Amino acid sequence: MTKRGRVILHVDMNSFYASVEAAHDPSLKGKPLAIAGNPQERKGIVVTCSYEARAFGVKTTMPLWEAKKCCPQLIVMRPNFDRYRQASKAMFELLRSFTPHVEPVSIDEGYMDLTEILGETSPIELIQKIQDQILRELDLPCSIGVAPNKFLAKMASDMKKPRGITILRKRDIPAIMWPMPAQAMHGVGKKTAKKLETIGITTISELAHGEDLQLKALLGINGKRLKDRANGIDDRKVDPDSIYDLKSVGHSTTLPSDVTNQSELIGILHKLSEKVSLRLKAKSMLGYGVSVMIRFKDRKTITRSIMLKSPIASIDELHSVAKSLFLTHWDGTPIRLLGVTSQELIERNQAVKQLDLFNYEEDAKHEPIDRLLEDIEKRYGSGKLKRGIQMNRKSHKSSAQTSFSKEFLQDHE
DNA sequence: TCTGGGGTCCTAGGACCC
DNA sequence: TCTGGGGTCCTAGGACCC
Repeated sequence: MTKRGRVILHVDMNSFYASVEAAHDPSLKGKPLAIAGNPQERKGIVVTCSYEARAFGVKTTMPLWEAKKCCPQLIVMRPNFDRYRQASKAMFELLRSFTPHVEPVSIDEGYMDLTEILGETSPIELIQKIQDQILRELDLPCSIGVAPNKFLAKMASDMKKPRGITILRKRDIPAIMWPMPAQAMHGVGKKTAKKLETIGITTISELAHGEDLQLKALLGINGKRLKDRANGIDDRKVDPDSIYDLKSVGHSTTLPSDVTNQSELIGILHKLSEKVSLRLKAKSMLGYGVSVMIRFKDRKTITRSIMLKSPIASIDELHSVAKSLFLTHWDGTPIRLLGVTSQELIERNQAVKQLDLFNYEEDAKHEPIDRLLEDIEKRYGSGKLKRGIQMNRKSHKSSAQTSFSKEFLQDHE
């Protein structure tokens, strides 16, 4: 008897934010609903919309004014992220009641590996049960893809929306997946599709039969990977622990209008640093890397980052580094968006162990914050940077006595 | 009347070391 | 009397996804 391959599910919630709102307020059901930011704050784009709204041509990332042009009766709501996180948690708990082999990939989708719990039985009844239970208990619709690996399961869940169940077997690939445009593949976006076109590849079939060397020259190692996927090859495991190795934590904000005032910008960096710090601390993590994102008036965006000798997580440290990076690279022109990200993360207890390996005496001589500012100084040399660093030192010291936000405002007038 | 915010992974070039 | 080659670290940016 031949052993059956894996049975992998991709569970994809349908228009998740909109569905959560409709579950919370059933009077919204059946109506064209969009979740969007505030246009007054230049955040007026559609984040998610109901299928009723999609029928009018409303799409994700569409500016709100355009969405209303498509659908004048569109109901618009601001996002309630806490509500979505709560619904997401309930959804994954429900999935885990079937098997521990559940890997969340985002707030509204995840993979399951049913191979073990199924044995030789057919998956369809169980899958139907999962879908029904999510709908009955949480009042939320989802589409489920079933396949021998993650990639095919993901492709399958996309094929019937909303509320579909799609089984994609290896032998179905030529008839079902190959005729699709290359860009329909998860992992092939606009740019890659355009590149593929230059070597005459427009369908998944053509990608599946592409020339190895040509694909490598065009896309690097991604070329081989995409060709494998097009042939239905994907060995990635379903990893329930993947959510625990977080790589970065960041916050960014588009400003209601462009800002040129330095103290105001530094105040915004402080707020962002505070959010990042709170989340790092909630996860008991520290970061070696800090990066600042700056989007200018013309939407040109740059990032500037630095690696520190010791990891940090406090507001003051994050803010100091972010401020130094910012002041070093900002040319004084109007700014549309600012972001602060902590990366190269490490767990707090691990960080303590690492510190023990270094010379303790030497470390104790310096305040951590002074040391990391020295890092920046060394990296960029003196010159125009010097001013930023000295301002940092000053604001750091004074922040010990009075409120930090008042201090930097004074320091940077 | 334009175009959010949260991430991951990959590439490329320079510095530096052996 | 002319400049190897591999490896690693760091930084910046791009592509993609939800």
